[in-house]
Amino acid sequence: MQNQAVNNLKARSEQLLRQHRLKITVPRLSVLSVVLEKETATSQPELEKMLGDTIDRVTLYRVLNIFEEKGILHKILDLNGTATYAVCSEYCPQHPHQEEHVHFTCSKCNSIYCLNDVQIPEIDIPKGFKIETVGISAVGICDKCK
Amino acid sequence: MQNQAVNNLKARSEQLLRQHRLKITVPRLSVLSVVLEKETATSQPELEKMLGDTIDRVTLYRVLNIFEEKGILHKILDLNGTATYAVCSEYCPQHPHQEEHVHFTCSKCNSIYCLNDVQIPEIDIPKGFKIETVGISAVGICDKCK
DNA sequence: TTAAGTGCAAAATCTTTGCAAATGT
DNA sequence: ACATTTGCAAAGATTTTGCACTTAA
Repeated sequence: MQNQAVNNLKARSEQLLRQHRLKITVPRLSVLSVVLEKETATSQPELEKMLGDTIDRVTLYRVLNIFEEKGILHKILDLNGTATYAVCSEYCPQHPHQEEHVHFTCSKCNSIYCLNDVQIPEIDIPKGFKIETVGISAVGICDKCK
Repeated sequence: MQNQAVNNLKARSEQLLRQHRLKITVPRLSVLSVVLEKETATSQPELEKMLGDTIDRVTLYRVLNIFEEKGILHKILDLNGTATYAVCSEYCPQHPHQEEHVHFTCSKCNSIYCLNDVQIPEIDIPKGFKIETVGISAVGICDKCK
């Protein structure tokens, strides 16, 4: 039921914070509660709207930054360059951590999905270039919009 | 010789503007002259530095926007989300035009290369998703930095 | 001549910084 | 008790808007 779900969310959030040796604070828990319960990545403006007055805008910046540094969330830039955030899959190394998976952006609803299961193909790069990481961003229509 | 090169650049710029039914103006030519002669994408701040006082910052915004709309330049976000611009390959459709090629960002010098010759592989996307375009962004060390 | 483009001033946003007060451990 | 984290105020940066002047065609 509802209450159980909320508890799980809170427990999971606290666990994440503890795992990364961060203090458990109200703003951090609020951010995690939003990001954890969504299937798609959450943009910073969206977070601001959802959390409203309960959290200062500056604090949000700081919380997101530290979550990214610690490898709790990863930042994805949407088509407009707006930062969006999604939970890192397990064992995401600390910053800098490129997300080695495909991002799918729906051109209708703008949602960004992290497709962890899609295989990233090999890319042949010319001559002198040496690849460290590859990011793939697909744009199209998502499940829900069609 | 130098002069010939500059003339070619100017001729090419004017041709581009004419092709897209844009008036040939000083600011537009300056922007094109910078972007056309570079092998890598040029960031907006870089353009500001290079063009300095010769062009108003607001004009630069407007020139870049219209170039993007018309399909003369395409916008690539670098690792920090800063807009960078590169010439579109021939017959780039008008906006919105995803760049169907691989971008390579050098993590040392931050240069962005458009690798027009690299084949974009097929990606299998789950169930309900329908792909329109795929963008690939490789990060590593470029030719010149190693 | 006149529609399009530019420059300037100013507003609106977005992001960062410094510091005192509050909070978690 | 003490180091961290937060909120607020304020600075800095980026982006947009409005409008009168200039320019290309």
